[in-house]
Amino acid sequence: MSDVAAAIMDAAERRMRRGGFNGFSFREIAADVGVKSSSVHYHFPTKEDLAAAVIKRYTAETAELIERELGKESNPIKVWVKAFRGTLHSQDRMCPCAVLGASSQDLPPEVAAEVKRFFKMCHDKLVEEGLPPDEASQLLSTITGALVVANAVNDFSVYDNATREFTKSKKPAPMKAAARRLK
Amino acid sequence: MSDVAAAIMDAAERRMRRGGFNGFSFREIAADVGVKSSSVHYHFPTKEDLAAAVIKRYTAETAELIERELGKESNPIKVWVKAFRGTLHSQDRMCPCAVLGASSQDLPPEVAAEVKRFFKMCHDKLVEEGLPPDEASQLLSTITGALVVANAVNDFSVYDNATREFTKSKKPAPMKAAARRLK
DNA sequence: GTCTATAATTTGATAGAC
DNA sequence: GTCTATCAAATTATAGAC
Repeated sequence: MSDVAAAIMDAAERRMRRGGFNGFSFREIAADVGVKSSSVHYHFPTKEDLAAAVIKRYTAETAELIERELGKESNPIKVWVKAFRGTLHSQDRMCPCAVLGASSQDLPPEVAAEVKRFFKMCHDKLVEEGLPPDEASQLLSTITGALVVANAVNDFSVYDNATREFTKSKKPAPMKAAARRLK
Repeated sequence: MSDVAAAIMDAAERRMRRGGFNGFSFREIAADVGVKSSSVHYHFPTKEDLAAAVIKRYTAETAELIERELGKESNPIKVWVKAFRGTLHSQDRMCPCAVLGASSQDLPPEVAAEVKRFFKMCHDKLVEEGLPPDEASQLLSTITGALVVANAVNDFSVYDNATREFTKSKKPAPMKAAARRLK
């Protein structure tokens, strides 16, 4: 992938994190990158293509981040809480899948499919780490919702308050996950 | 408020639940109601006015619903889980504040303020019902996120799975709340 | 690969008749 | 209160020169 294409995806991701699919335009992206909107269309023919590519990349990056952190911290719950917390470092760093997922019924098919894949990947990995399916759904919902509520009230400490119970490490890391990482 | 104004708000709310603030237009609302877009502007001068009025009404209706249900079910946690679940009865019934809250940084000021008020109202009531502040944040985050995730994967059973632990009634209703309702 | 130019449509909003 | 008519701007997308 060319540097320009990557820069376009970076700019699109930044704006999608704030306003979702309808929260950015080709002209804005072009201005961010320093090209013309027709050049953006050259790399990504339609808006649907661009948004889907951004979410696909985000999903892969998230999966890699999780794998990396699992090497340092044995409790998978803490890893996920911290990973989602990382999306809140600045005001325009919402998880793009939380933003798009909230209006999923209104998204172009390819984009909705990528967002769906993101959440399925998260749930699959949590189960793989040893969490029962319902517990995985609960954790995923809590950290996603904590992002939304914290964003809405513009107070990011809400995220920490909402997830505090998970990070108390009242329970050890599930056996299965620990065993898997030790090979 | 006139019948037309109410019908406009109904149509706007229905579309906002799907696509958020940028997910509807004055012309669409007008067509839904059976008037012209200039008539919509007569009742709500700007789009910001309309969206803010919709959220303000939604917040009041939610507060009333909660109060009503607390008279039937003594466990406030179950009441809130059920109330948010009710927004998922059909595909275009997301909680509008979950949708707008996810892109709160990109909303007109008045709309963002109303969404903020909604979540503060929820948290305030939960604390009033006897939940510790952190637990209130956790519950609110979980049910909000469960809506988002269920919407994104287009499988509403995710909501029930994610909130199951809350509805097990492993703990009795907080004393304070029970006492309050008994006057 | 990037540009200029433009098509075709939609948007929020206003003026003024009735 | 609702309408017709319209404006000014923005939108996604394409054609074709370089």
